[in-house]
Amino acid sequence: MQNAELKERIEELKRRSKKAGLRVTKQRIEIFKAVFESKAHPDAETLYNLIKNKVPNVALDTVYRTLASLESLNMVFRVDSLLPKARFDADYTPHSHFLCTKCNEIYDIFLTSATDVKNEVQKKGIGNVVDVNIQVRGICPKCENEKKEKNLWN
Amino acid sequence: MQNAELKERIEELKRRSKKAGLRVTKQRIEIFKAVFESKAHPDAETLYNLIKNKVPNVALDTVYRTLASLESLNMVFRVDSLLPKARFDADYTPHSHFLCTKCNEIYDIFLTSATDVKNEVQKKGIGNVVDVNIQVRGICPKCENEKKEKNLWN
DNA sequence: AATCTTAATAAGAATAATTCTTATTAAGGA
DNA sequence: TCCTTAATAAGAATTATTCTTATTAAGATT
Repeated sequence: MQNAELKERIEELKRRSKKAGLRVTKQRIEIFKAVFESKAHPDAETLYNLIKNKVPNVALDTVYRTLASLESLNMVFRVDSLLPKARFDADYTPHSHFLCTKCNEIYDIFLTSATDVKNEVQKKGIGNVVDVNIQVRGICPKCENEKKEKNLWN
Repeated sequence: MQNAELKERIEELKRRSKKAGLRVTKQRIEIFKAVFESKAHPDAETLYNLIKNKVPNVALDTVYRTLASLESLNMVFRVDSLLPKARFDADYTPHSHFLCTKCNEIYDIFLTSATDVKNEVQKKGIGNVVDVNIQVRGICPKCENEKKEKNLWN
């Protein structure tokens, strides 16, 4: 059974929707699936294009509204990127992001030191922590290699 | 001498401008000063209002362009916030941010664990790190207290 | 100090991302 | 099956930011 996790997450989406008095529509399911299945932290427009064939007359506005409601249910998360378009993630396991400043790709990274950060903030009593967010900006190995290859010809 | 640091930073701005072939205009100086003097990580419009009296006919567009050029000189930095307006900072000492999700204020915080994060990413060879960015989201003490005071009357 | 080159500016138009308005549709409870 | 109302599609509107163009003014050269 390949998509056991997706199935379970959709069940969770249904439970949370019911609890919050939100309705489960075809649009919401398809948009959630598209976020879940993409590993590229897609933006709203990308999701819109991904689901167009499954939900023919869907409006881009619906994608935005749906992402907002999925966010309020903590089923999708907005990724800090400093890029003009907001990008989204359905992975609730605590993790950080590596942003390549060359290709704008966002990679998931898992850092044990993230826990140290949370602990330090809480210990120092800076505020009531809701979540800790770490992004690392740099050049990804893929772009680094392309740069090297190019240099061979220059 | 109260503003020795500001003075020195403006000298640095002039040196870097010359090196980069950029001109030092009254607008650039005033905008830099305003970012430097504000501890609130202001957005472009706030800066525009702050300098209006000193540079009467300044255009909002100039603020945006100037922030971009100061950014290219590494004299100001864009703060990740997930808020619609970009916010800026002139503090180059490595530090992180605490964002209050209630009042949207951004506080500077200094975390020793930030170094651990950088070390971990570098050791794992995830990519060529340019900078590490940590934000903590939560409720600041001020908003936490207001909440408590309100509850007394409910 | 006067001249010259061109980067930077002001003004306002344009663009891009996101949100709002409204009439219509369809969840899902009764 | 009916009914209430949340969610949708369509397109207009809004918000933040960037672009276009004629003008101004750094600052290098004389």
